Order: sequence, then structure tokens, then C-alpha cells
Amino acid sequence: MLSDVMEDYLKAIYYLEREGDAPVGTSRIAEYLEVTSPTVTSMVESLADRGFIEREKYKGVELTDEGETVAVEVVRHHRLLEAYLTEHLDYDWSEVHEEADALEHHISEEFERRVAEALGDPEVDPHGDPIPGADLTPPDEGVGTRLSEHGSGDRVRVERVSDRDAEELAYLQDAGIAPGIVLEVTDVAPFGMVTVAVGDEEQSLPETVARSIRVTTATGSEDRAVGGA
Amino acid sequence: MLSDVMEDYLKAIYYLEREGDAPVGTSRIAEYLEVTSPTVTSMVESLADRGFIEREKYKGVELTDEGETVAVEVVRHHRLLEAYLTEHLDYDWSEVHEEADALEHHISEEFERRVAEALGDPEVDPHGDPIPGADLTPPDEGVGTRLSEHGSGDRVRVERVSDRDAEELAYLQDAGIAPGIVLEVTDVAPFGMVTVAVGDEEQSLPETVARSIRVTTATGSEDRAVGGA
DNA sequence: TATAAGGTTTAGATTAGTCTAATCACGGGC
DNA sequence: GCCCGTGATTAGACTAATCTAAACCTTATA
Repeated sequence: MLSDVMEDYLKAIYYLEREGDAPVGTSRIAEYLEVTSPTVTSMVESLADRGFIEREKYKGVELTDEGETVAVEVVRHHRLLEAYLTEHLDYDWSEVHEEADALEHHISEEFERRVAEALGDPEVDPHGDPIPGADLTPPDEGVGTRLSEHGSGDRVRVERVSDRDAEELAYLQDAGIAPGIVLEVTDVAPFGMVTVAVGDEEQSLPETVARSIRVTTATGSEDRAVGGA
Repeated sequence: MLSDVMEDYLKAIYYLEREGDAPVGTSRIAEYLEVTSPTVTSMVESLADRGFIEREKYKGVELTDEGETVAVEVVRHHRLLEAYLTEHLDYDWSEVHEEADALEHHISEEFERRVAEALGDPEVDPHGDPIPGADLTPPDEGVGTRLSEHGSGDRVRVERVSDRDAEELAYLQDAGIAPGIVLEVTDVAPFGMVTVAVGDEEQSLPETVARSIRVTTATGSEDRAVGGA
């Protein structure tokens, strides 16, 4: 069996492959998981020995198909749990991430199945992240465009926000920005600061935050500032 | 923080204190947790150092108040999970134990609270085991008497069955024996083999199984072979 | 093209949890 | 009251995951 820690490394590599360039370097993994580089080096050696990643020394790593399947299963667990906690245990979408992180390694196939069934096999979790299907095909993680790529006057619908940072999530929730919400970019200032109109309110978002929000162009029929599923 | 493993040791000592004589010896813990005696010795040293147990060398161990509180919290998690899985995720009462064992160490206070609320703060889990309250006062684990102590003609109501052995549980479920069921002892054979009438069926139970079933004397008003909550 | 900077790996140590083999303690029976 | 068996502990080793400090590649640039 695979340890929790190994699963965490595979999940991290999965995210990092999709977020930046491949191959994924030691220090990016180290930063993401909050461990030191030598720790990552020794861990990726084991993962390569066990066939979950391809590794080229001094270059970086890439998931093999087998490693990707493991990562996708953990991601499926995570996102199903986020959806379940929100839908059936009255959690707020901004606070489910940590709970899901703790539980994702410890649920059985049976549990996964029953939770998926209770939810009616949803396609996305409360943050708008796609939930991989039971066949563990990697989902398309790149829906829409980054809010940071838009300019003044664009009306967009929020598709997806990052679930990783609790502080950021609390801020977004407070600002009324969530998946399904339609907003309009009113200004882009130096350093990428983006100002958006959400309903009657204006909010300014630092570039890092705007980059982590994925949006699609809003059609005229959609209501401003009204959330959807 | 306390590791999963340490929590498992405290939970094991909690059960063993209530099941047999105190203090609890090394080999009983070793057998219960399926590890070797030297492993237990070294682990109980750490637990004693950290104040969770009193230890007397060559004699055995006993939980301190602090250790007992930790054990009771884990037990609360376990039993709430068993109840939740049965009630809300359509699990069968005979198959929830392992899932609860895996999850009990990883749920937050918040999760515990929300699950308890969703269930309406139940007093017992699906096996009839008492669920400790949020204040973590140790519950009375000794309800009723053991089925093995009864003789021919006794009509009793099943209060509680052990949740530890999946095979035994499957057998009992198949035999129609569950908490709430009323049955009548029709025979006690050598080696403690107990024969009981459950509805129209007769079932013979080995002594070890009969000892793990706790019952109370059935009053006339109760229906035979009809389960209750 | 030589070198310095930045990232990566090696070396060596630490902690937690486990094991086997060997030694030790305690209590019952002669 | 001694001896022996059962159970407990000590001794020593191993694996997984982590760290710090030091040595090592790679690459960009001067």
C-alpha cells in the first residue's frame, strides 16, 4: 500500500504539472508541501523506484500513467468530500478544504461510491473544481481563462476558485465572489491589481488572487451577482 | 499532537480495562493490536512519559484521567461514524466498523459536532454501543448481562453486540440477531454452546459469541424477533 | 568561455514505530 | 524455600520520513 505521504506527493505533482511547466522541479514540490528540498529528493527517488513518476536527475519529475491514476483518485476523494460536506453536513464552501485533506487518504472504495451516489455524481465541487469520474480519467482542469487575463469592461462568470488558501477563500466569500457569480472588470491597475464590480459592490483583487480565479465570458442572459450551481 | 498509533493504544487499553481485570498486561495489548510484546513495552513507556497511563513494570498499565479522555474521544468518533454511515450513507450495521476505524483519527471537532447534530445526538450506535457525550464522560459500557450467562427458557432482548469481528457480525446478521431483537434461550450445551429461538428460527452460538452479546430480560410487552432502535 | 548563482543532490543524523533474539522477573508447585 | 515456566523487558536492528550542512550540477551572463 501507498502511504498518505506518498499520495500527497503524487497529488502535489499532479497540481504542479497542470499549473506550470513540466517537468516539475524539486523546489516547487518542496515549497508546495512545505518540506525541504533534500526531503523531496529522497521521496521522489522512492516514487520513481516504485514506478509512479519518471525522474531525470537535476531536471525534475513527471507522473507516469500509474502515478497519475493514483493522484486522480486522491483528487476525486478530495473533491467528493468537499461536495459532500457542503451539501449534506452544512459546511460552508470556504471551510471544507482542510477537512477533505485529512479524510481523502482514509476513505474506502465503498465510501467513495456511496458519497458519489448520495450527491448524484456531481461534475464539480463547491469551488468549481472538476470531480474526476469513477473511471479515474484525468478531468480537464483548465476551464475558462484566468481573471487576471481580462481587461476593463469584460463581463465574466466565475467558474472556479482555488481551494488551497483558507484566508483567500474567506476573503472571496466575504466579497461575494464564488462559482456561478457574474462580475464585471472595472479596472486593471499596476502590478496586476484587478478591480471588479460584484452586484453593487466594487472589490480590488491582487494579481495572485485574480490569477487563481477562472472565468468564462458571461452571456447577456445571466444575472449579475447571482450564484448558480 | 498524538499520533494515530498512540490513539489506537489508548483505545485498546480502554477496551481491555473494561473487558477484563486491571491493570492491563503487555501481552493482552499486543494480541488486541496484533503487534509484538516488545513493541507494546516501548509504546507504553512513551505513553507513560506523556502522562496518558500509569505503568508499573512487569504488572501492566492503567489509563490516567487524561488518557481516558483521549480514548473516550476516539470512541465517540468511532461510534458517531458508525451511526452516521448506517443512518445517512445506507451502510449495513455489520460493515461499518472498519470504515470507522480508518476515519476516527482524522475528523475535526467541527466534523464531530456536525455529525452528532445530523444524527440528533444519539445515545447508542448501531451495534448498541453507548456513544460518549461531547463532554467526554466515560459512558457505562456494561449494560445488561452476557447472553452466555443465561439458561434455558430465558427471554431476553439484545442490547449490544461486539463490533470488532466482521465475520461474527455477518453471521449474526444472517441469523437475524441484532440490537432490539427479542430471543429465547432454548438450550445450553457443553462448552457453553447456546441455542436460541429467534422468531421461528433456531440458532446455535458458540460460547465466545454468546459472551460478546449483551442482553436484558425481555418484558412480556415486547414482540419476539422484532427489532427496535 | 569562465564563473557565479541558484537549484539539486549527497552525507549524515534524528524520530517514530516496528521486529527478532536474548535476558530478566514473578508467582505457583513441589 | 527453591525452581521453573510464563510473561515482560532489554538489546539491537530496520524502514520511512524528515532535517541541516556540505558538495554538486546547470545555466545564464559578463
